[in-house]
Amino acid sequence: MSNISIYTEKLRESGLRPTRQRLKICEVLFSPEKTFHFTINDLTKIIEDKLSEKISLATVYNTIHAFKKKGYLKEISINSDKSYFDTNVTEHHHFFDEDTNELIDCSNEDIDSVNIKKNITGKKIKSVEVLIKVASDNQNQK
Amino acid sequence: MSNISIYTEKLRESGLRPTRQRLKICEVLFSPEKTFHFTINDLTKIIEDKLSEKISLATVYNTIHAFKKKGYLKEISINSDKSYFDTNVTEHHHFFDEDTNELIDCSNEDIDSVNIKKNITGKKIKSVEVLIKVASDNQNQK
DNA sequence: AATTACATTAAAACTATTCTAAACTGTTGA
DNA sequence: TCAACAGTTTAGAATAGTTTTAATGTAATT
Repeated sequence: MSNISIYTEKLRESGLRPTRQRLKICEVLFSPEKTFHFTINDLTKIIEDKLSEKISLATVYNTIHAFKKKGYLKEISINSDKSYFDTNVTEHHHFFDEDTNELIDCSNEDIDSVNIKKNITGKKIKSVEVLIKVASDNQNQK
Repeated sequence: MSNISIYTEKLRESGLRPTRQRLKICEVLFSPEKTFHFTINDLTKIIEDKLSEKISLATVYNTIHAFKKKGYLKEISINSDKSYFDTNVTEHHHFFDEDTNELIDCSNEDIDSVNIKKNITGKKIKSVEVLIKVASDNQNQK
């Protein structure tokens, strides 16, 4: 709750004005002790339901993009119907549960570092991430 | 060109009627000696430009989904604004060039098998794929 | 307090994709 | 061979997620 001054500082440092809307979004995203995944729709719902706050959808999009650009959020691609974001911005891996469409973090310790023998000339590796798709055993193929 | 009878057979085997449209799409997708990546838009353009054929967009979508369901195509998620498909349906990895938005195949031989120490109870691993993002050295962060 | 640049907003626009319902076509079997 | 049926194609409408627009509001600076 009293994180507000921290967020205000954080925003100002990165050249973003600490508006009421941005501070609210910071609270939702960065107050929980655990990192989590969300869609814009999820976030909008949380803001409306839990905070009974009304933030315009466009503002939510603007803010999320601004935060992503500043490196406070990461975008994850698992399927293409909508964008997923992650408050865990460290390089890490994911399990994707095909039964429930749930995304589960997988820390770097849970996977031995990936050894890549090929490289693209003139290009530098920016990130290496593993996506492990899982489903229950008695599953007919999708 | 005379692959048509092969495609006809392939389609029939999987319970899909070998229509003129589907055979054309098979030709575009499965005749090239190399596998490749494409979007629905790419495919539509190829059909219109190179084959000067007019196939309804809905049919292209229907067909691609049918082919995916039958395992003739694979969907890849790199970004969420559109769907990418791959004619290489084997489990394999990708380089993604952030400068050009290009997707480059990375065979299993180019990456040592990934060792996963964690597992999700009651779930079985269906696939393990690595996405390596690359960009030119002198790149300011996106 | 006035100014200015940055933010928010509702609504319109846009893009990728799916749905609809009518017309069409491959297949089957008489 | 042809009728009948089920599967397929089609244009256009509908939908969903996201971006743009342009007007209004607000934080920071003077």
